[in-house]
Amino acid sequence: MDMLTDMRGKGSSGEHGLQGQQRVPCSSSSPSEISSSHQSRLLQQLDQQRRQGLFCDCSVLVEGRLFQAHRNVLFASSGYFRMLLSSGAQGGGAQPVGASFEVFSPEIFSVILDFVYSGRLELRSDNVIEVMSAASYLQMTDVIGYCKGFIRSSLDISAKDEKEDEEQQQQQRYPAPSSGHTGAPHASFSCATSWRVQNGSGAQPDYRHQQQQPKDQPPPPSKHPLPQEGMEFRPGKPRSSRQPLHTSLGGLEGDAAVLQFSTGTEGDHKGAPSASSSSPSPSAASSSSSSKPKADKADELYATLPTIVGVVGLFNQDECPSMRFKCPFCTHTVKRKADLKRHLRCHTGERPYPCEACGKRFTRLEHLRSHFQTIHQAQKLICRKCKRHVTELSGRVVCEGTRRYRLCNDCLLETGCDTPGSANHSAAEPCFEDDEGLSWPMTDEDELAEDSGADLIIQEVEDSDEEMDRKEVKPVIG
DNA sequence: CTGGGGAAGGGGCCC
DNA sequence: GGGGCCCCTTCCCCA
Repeated sequence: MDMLTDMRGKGSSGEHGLQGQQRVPCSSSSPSEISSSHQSRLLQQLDQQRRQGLFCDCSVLVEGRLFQAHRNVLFASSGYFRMLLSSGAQGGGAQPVGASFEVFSPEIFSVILDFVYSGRLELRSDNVIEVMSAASYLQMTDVIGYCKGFIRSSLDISAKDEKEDEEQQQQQRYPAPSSGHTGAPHASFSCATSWRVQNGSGAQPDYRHQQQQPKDQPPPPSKHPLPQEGMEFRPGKPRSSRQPLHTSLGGLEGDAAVLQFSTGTEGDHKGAPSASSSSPSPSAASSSSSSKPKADKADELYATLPTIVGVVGLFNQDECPSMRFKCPFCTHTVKRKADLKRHLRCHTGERPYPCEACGKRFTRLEHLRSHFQTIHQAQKLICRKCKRHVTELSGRVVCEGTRRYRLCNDCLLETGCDTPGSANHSAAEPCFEDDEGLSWPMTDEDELAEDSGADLIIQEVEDSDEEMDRKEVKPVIG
């Protein structure tokens, strides 16, 4: 219903074809009920008109399949169409307009169009990724939010199932007293279950609270820790320059290029944008699409993504169109698939590189290496206290927990730590000598790294939910 | 409360 | 495509 509100707010000309509809004063119902039922009826009317092809003034071509729709409705529900139709409206906009997509399949667009006209989103495990990708492309934040909620719920329930399995196994081994909490059965659904997300008040889950974004604004460009709970949420600054510039239109005035995208299933134009402008065609690069519902690993996600292609359409003659890979979860685009894979980790929360010394985990090997060298190896030849440059002779490495840093001899004397390794940890703490003859306090974490001494051991581990729970993570900051 | 510095995280790009 | 380097931004801690 926001859409209708939006349409009113935009002062749209509103050729809805609702002939005979009149405002009828009704004293028996509350204003909100009237409004709700009116909006519902209006939406039904529009949907009916769309299905009958009545008053449709916009054609959308998706991989050869034609969809009829109303310009006003598309304008009100999609940032993409808003941008597209705004530019068209300036030139008059009386004649029918059209848009062509090959970024997503007709089936996916049909799901989205049904949502636009009915408020019901048919999400399934086998289409959620593609729907989200398409919604991201079309800048429909509501749909993205629903998809995220769907994925999150899938993972929550999977995690709960796993946890329950574990608990059951533990109970079999260590039967709990019957007085304890029995654990209320939770609603569970299979990943193959089809979801219907009601856009509005209803019994279905509403995930809009997870994606509260002002209308008419693109989704935040970064850091949506999608599927996993407990990841830190760091909204990035909006970067309008990273918004994909979509162009595509027939019947629209202007010099915009027509871009076509492929889902990768059709080899003819696989990933290669065909532009009506004289822009060169970048080499095709795309992966095949086969959606999987559980996308908690960057690799998995990456492998299951629909072809993430996009072309940043450039109208500036000085610049050449460049092939970009678009993240399905945000507006970020990258030049290389490998970079996209790396980027996806910031959405999945996957941290495959744990530090052997402190257990902290990192998304990238280089970050782990940098962390280890800085924190645990005290590689910086700088006195931490006075910031002066120190050498092996003029300074010593001291340790504080698993942290190590250097102090110059003067600062060592000031702090009363004239022997390396004795600073800031009590004599009662067990220590061990490393290869450099430095004493380390022995902790559980250090025991893990004892075999390796101070050497960095790169260990790629499974980033399971269990481990995510074990490690210290910061709560999601909505 | 504020500013500075260190650590972490992410992007671009080269090898 | 992976590894790595560089750069920049953000976060966090501390004085």
